[in-house]
Amino acid sequence: MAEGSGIPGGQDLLFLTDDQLRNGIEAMFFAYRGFTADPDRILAEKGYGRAHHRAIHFINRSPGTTVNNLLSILGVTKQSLNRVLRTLIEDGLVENQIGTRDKRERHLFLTDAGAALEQELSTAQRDRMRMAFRQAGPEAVAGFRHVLEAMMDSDLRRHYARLKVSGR
Amino acid sequence: MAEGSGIPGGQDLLFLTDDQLRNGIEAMFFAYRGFTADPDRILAEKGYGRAHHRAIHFINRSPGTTVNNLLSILGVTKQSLNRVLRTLIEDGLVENQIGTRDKRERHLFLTDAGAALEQELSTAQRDRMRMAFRQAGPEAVAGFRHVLEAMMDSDLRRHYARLKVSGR
DNA sequence: TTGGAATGTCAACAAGACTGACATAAATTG
DNA sequence: CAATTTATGTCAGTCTTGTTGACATTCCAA
Repeated sequence: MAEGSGIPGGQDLLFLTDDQLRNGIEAMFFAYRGFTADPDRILAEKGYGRAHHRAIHFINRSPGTTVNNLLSILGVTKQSLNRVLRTLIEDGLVENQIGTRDKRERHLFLTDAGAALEQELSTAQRDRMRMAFRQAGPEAVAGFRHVLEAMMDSDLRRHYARLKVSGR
Repeated sequence: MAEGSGIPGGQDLLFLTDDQLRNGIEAMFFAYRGFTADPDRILAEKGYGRAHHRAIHFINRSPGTTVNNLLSILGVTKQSLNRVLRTLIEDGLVENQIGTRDKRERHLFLTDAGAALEQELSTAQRDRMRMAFRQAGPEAVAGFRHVLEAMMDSDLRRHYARLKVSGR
């Protein structure tokens, strides 16, 4: 009796019970809090919030990206992103270069100070991720990634996949 | 040559490179958006937000829970939670019973209407989780959960573990 | 060349988090 | 019993981050 239930299907579907699914939902909720906790602390000290972190992260990942590209990754309105970018530019963490080919576009880059903050934030976040990965082991990490990818909306999965390739 | 790098250590630690960790970070970011997208749509229609969803979810999970217990699970201030609870009580989704043993405590329950909304929200969220779980398979799901548990802060892990046991 | 699309800015507003101060009632402790 | 602590609720004010709406500029294509 390898099967866990009497329901037909030829394979064990016990991992799809409502209990298991709700358990996964609660795991996501609690884990995301841990995921953001360390950067949040650093950001709060400097008077920034998660929105600033997100902008800094993705500008670092794609230097010279345009505002529009950032908008589609972050999924917020341009007005909301603009407020965040303005403070980062004023504070000298982000640089804003008017496009040469298309002068409507603004290309975004981190300054040295911006790169330093990015480093500080991502180090903190990676440290936690590293601990979790090490504790869980490589097979678990593969499963973790597989489930998360399947959970994304398809347009975001495209962004994710593009970044994944460009990272190596 | 099963090893992926020349770094000594007796095991393959390639899954702990900065690239892999950053990849995990971005996976969390994009997946969490998918995770909340469906409930967010339903909530917006009814004039509620994620804060209401969280309260409803955990009241449903632990009927009769006190305000204080909810506070420590949600990690917000009582003023913030109170605003949400007040609207839910006014709208007849949550009921507030003064404790019999300790009359200072308020025990929280979902009304029938509250339970109906909870059902609608959790069904939507479970549907997505089910699709992701099914696509990834049982081993991946175990890994997913393992990594997420390792990522939680210890106090939240305690809450998570208690709910996990009580769910079965 | 003119109209539409893309981009960015300003202003106003709302949700939901926060702090601080204070009130009330009940339980606990000395 | 008096004093203190605990649990809860409320008022007021602030901050971040999201939203719409209106509008200016720039580019491109019909």
